[in-house]
Amino acid sequence: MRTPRKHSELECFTLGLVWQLGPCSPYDVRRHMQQSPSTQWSGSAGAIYPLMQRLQRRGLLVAKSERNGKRRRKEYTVTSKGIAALKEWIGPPLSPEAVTVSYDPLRSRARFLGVMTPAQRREWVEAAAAALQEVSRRVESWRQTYATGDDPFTAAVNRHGELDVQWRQAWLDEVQNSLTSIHKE
Amino acid sequence: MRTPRKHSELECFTLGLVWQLGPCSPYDVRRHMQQSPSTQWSGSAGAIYPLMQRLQRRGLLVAKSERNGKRRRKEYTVTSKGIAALKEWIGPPLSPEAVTVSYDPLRSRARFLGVMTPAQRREWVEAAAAALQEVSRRVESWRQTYATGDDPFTAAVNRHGELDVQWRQAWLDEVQNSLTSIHKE
DNA sequence: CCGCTCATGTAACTGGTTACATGATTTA
DNA sequence: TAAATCATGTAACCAGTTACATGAGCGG
Repeated sequence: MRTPRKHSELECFTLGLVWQLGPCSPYDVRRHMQQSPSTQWSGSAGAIYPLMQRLQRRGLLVAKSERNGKRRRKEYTVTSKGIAALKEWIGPPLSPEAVTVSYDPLRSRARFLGVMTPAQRREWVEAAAAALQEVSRRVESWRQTYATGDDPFTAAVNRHGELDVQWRQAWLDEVQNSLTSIHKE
Repeated sequence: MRTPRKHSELECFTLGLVWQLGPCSPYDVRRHMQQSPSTQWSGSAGAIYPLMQRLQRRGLLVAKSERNGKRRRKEYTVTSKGIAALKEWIGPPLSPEAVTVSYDPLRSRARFLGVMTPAQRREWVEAAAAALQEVSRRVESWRQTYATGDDPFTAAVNRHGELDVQWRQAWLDEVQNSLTSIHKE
């Protein structure tokens, strides 16, 4: 008896995107990922094209090649088996890798600020604050292109992005304060 | 002229850990990662042992094999070149992959809640809230084992974990409210 | 006509995962 | 003494990255 196949985070996320966008091409998926304010999904061709072929082989997607004039276009659609896989990924139950603190590259770096000189630490915090400003702008422009109102869950994701930036800014402020409190070195 | 070698996130994080823990073995690094409340770094043997050998070949770590009785122990130490690499990774300038919203597997899943029935959505939100409770407990026990006071940056990381869970709980509450507002389906 | 974007892919590489192997030491 | 943990690794696999190739359509 075959144990049910496991799919990667990227695979399941892609599955979800195809479901959400409706029939779409790997190119559409890639563009969507690249425009997102998250660097998590690079959307590189070498990742997405083979991935969607894999999902097709597993019966989670079906492809239909069209041809407007001489331009070919391959559209994938989620099958009912694909829907089931998507639901299983979302949970409940939540898979262990979903039960975690979120991954923040700024936190990873802040952990080792002790290796820097006090001046460098202050510079780093400033740079990090600027980076969050930049992210904030990206989230905002993303929110505008994908005008909420579509569905409440897209709105929830946008809201998550907003809150995420705000919270991390507040955290950075705390870090900055803890720096000045030891500023006599 | 060789362009300066790039290192992966895991490589740099490991470098930082070795710097922070002082001379230590791959086993120590693995244990540290596995006990962390984050699932980001699995700390699998097949990842860490070759990785630290790589860092040694690149001159960022030096190894010293000891032998207490019959038990062998290999200890790595960060070189000055390793310190430089660590500082470069931390920044500034922050590398592009650090300038991003944080990665939250709950957000990734919430995006596609539209595929579920209203009842399933409510179950999911409950499960997610429970998951965050679980994470909160893990963060707390982590905080206790790595008693802050060591350095302010460890404290900052612990604080980040605390805030992270709180913020996401607040976000989940919002999601839940947006569900009930459409509960007539 | 040149360059840009659209669009689909492949090839080579490599970092990380899972699983296994080995042996010493501690604990029930 | 059997099982669990400490401790070090290797081998096979595979997903994702970078870089390249190809060709259609479009704007200046």
